Amino acid sequence: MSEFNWPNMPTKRAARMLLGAVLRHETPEGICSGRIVETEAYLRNDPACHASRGKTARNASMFGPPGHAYVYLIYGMHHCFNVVTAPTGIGEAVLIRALEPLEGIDLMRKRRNSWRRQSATKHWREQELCSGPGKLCIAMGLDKSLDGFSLANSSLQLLPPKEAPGWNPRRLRSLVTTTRIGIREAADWPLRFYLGDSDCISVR
DNA sequence: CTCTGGATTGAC
DNA sequence: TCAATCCAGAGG
Repeated sequence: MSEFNWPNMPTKRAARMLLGAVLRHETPEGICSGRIVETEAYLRNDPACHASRGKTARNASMFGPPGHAYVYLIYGMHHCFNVVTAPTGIGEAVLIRALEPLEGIDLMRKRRNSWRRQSATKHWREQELCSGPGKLCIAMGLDKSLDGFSLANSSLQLLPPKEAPGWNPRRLRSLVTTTRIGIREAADWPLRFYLGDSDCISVR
């Protein structure tokens, strides 16, 4: 995570720099990892940001040290995973919206299947295992127990693009900037970023 | 306390 | 188009 100097990096730029980075999670079930291909920035003074109305029990980790996780439950059933960015005391973060699976693809399929109510197993194409913020949390085994967790020196790791195997920096030429998904306020702010050459994006 | 709605997903 | 399913946050 050495490449990321969170306190000195504006969150909007951090959201772009996270494209190509690899998120890796070790659990007793096994190891899963994936390359980040879609992000959204959530800023101070941003009405769509959970932290915009001050510190509360839910968003406390957003105000904590950068380089940690902010994980919360949405719609009563899905988790969303964020990387905390701004210095301690300022509530900003980057939502991770999609990954390209790298390690533990069978475990991802198993988790996606066991999460479903239906008994019949479905065969997931690799591209759809982590193509959304809720999906990637299921596939990677991420939940609220990781809220506030450090992304360095732990079972949860974030490898910068340069340190991640198989990264081709030319992919950044396909970078697309759009408005964020699923929010009502500040709906026209261009704070969503994705690699247009990826087939794992949540929404085109 | 009660009530409302959400940074989603997948089935209908 | 809509239900599933929980809980933070707001209001009384």
